[in-house]
Amino acid sequence: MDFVAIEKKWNEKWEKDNLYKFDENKLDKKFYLLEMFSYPSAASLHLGHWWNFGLSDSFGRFKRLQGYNVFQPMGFDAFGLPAENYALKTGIHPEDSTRRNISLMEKQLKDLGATFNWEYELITCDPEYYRWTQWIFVQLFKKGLAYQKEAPVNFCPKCNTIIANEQVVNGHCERCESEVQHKNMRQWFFKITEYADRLLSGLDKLDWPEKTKILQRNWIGKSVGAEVDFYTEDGLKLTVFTSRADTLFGVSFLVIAPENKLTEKLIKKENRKAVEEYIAQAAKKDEIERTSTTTPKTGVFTGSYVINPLTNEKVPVFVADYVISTYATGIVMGVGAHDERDFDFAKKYGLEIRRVINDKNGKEQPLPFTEYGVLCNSAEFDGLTSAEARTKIVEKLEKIGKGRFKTNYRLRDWSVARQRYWGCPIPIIHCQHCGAVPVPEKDLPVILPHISDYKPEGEGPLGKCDEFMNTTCPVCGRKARREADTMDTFVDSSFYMIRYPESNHNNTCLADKKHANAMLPVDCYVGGVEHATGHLLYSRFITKFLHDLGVIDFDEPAKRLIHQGMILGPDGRKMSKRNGSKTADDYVKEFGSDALRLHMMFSLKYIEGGPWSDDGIKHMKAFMERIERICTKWAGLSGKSAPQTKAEKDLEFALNKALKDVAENMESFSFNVAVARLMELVNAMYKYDTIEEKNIALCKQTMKDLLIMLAPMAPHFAEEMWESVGEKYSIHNQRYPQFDESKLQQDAIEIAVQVNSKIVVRMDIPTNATNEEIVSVVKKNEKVSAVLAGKSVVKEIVVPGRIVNLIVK
RNA sequence: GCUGGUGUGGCGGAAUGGCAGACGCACAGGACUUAAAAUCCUGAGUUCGAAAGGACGUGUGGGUUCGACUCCCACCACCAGCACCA
Repeated sequence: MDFVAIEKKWNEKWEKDNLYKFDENKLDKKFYLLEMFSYPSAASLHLGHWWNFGLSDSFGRFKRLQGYNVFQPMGFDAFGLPAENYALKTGIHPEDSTRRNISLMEKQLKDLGATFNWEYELITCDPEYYRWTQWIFVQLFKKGLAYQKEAPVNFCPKCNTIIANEQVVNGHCERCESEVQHKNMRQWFFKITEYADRLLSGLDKLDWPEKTKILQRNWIGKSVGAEVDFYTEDGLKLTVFTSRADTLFGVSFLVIAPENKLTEKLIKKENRKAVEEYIAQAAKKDEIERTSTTTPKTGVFTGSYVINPLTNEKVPVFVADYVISTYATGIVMGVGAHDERDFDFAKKYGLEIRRVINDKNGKEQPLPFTEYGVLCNSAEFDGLTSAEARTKIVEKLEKIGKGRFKTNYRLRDWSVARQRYWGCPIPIIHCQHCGAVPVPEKDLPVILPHISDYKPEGEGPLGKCDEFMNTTCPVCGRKARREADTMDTFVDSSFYMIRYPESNHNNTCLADKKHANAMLPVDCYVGGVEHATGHLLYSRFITKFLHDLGVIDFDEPAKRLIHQGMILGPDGRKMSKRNGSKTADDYVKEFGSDALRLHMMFSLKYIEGGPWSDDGIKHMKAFMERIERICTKWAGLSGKSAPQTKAEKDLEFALNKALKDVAENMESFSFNVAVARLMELVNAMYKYDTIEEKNIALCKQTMKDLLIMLAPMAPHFAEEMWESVGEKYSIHNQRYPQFDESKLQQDAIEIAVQVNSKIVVRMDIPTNATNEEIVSVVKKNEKVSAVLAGKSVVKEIVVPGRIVNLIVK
């Protein structure tokens, strides 16, 4: 069969017939399947795209066969740095290269033969799309959840922009790998921390991989504890956060971060020189050096002392760069007796350690976890568990106004401004009289101007375009300037799944509430695990926000989440141009897209991925040809059906087993097993084919069902065969057949016979035999009776259809 | 360091606590062919044995169980995430 030719033929016909059109009138059976959209790149589709889009499409096709009205939209995450960097290199405007890449990619995605609903296509750089990106910004701003503050930011000197914490990898820019600098700049943030608790609790009800939930939980990093106020002699308040208030009795020093605003006020005259030197040195260190667990902890005494509110003891205050200024209060209490870090620090600077224990080598160690809380010499707290002591201590502090219960999160607010051109403009107008004012909704979208000088110079390039920048204040009408920064592309992608169903509706709202509620959340979202603490967290946040606004009734974007594994180069490393000798296109030309798809499904686990190998791709072609031969032969059969035979029952069994298992394995994305089950069925068909007189009705039924099961995996080939065996177009509109439980019951089944759990013999036992009958038959077996000779059976264990185990003495 | 995950033939990988290695690749043998390819059939965990048959086998060591790849404990290796979060 000429696979390439039939693929072309059917792709054209399917497109002409709009075969996979989403039916807006059947929303009760809708199934929203979404594959994370991609960045429009200039390179042609690589194997990874096929792996992601092609295989999740097979899942969608399977759901279609099950009778679902599958909604599988496709679009492009079109703003972002690559287009801009490419533009700086080549002089081609980002808009032009992006548009060109999109049309190239659309064509190739169509060649996949996937069932995408192109009429709902979204492109994030279209004004009609980013109108809503801006609308969301304005709503966040109005609720106080989008705000500006001077903050230390990660600045990439090469990309010339601020980047999010999530985009910093080991202190380096995720994209260009240059070392990230830390600057204080006035920045736009989204207050995602406001939703920290709900982002955490919402995870429980989601059908998401446990791994991803853990990643998000750790990222949010909830820590329940208390704040405790320590005062200096001068009356300066230093508030610390601790999750172990029960160790307050053991505090022997306080440590403050160098960047903390209060630090300066703590430095005494005679300590000034040493402290300033220390701070200057700390400022030079990069993030890795400061936050590595292996870096020895250093600090310097400020000269100030504070009073422990519980014991009234006087303890010294140190500055140390291991304290993170942005977490909690940026001040930590040191308890040498309890914490290994504090223990080392106390040793180093000769500070008090209340109590130590000796480990098995006689070395001094801080107290183990279980002995927390034992240090107080106060009858009031004696005998309590550490948890009880914690509560009681904080309650006492609350009474005297020097402490309170407090929960902190590791999660920081989302830094969303970028000093780059190719992004969604921030819809804010800065007025000297009115401050930062949101652009009125009727004036959205704020169109990104088509400018030629988009070179980044540390400030938004839009700032150089007066036509864009100069405007009037919507509140007072005086002259004002627009915000020059654009938004992080993760803002664009944080709500696209909500926008898709509306994208071809001419509505004037982000989402028609009734329609959105019927279409969403996404039933199955497929994408890489690398987005666990980025996109997947942001989109949950924005969904919750839109829910609170009343735009939608659901508050999670996707019910079920599947991560594909990554497909690696043959050397086991990340796929690159260097190690991928052939492109997807080469394989399609040589073997056809169905063979490529089948090979990908069969040769690796979808959830785990692994190194790409093309060994066996030609056998997928052979597998299809094997199906073609048997189907062509069986389609031509005619005459009388043969009577019931064992062989016929075997074939019926094989068919129904396949129907059952293929469905189960497709549902769980175990594509490799699903294909294996089909191969078993084909093997069974060949076995049955050796019989002279066949049950023709059964042959034809088996053949048809086989092709339907194959349709999601090899859509073009299955359609071609469907036609050639004389069935009506299209196979993709058929229903996945139900399996017949009764056909899975065999008359006799082979069981293993064990004596003392050791297999002695295997024998066929009638399925309907009782346990007693089975045991009696088994005991009569020659080999079994030989082993049993002279011994008495003390116990008989019968697992029907599986095993008989005779325990003897 | 902490938190997860993974560990099964030469390879990709199967296996609701019940016959480990399904299905396939690579390999070997056979049929067809002048021959090759394709196709069809057969074999194959390792090891001892001519064979019948035996022993050992799911990272290592224990445990629970009539029975463990599967459950529990400890350890080892690799991978990923977080990386002084008080």
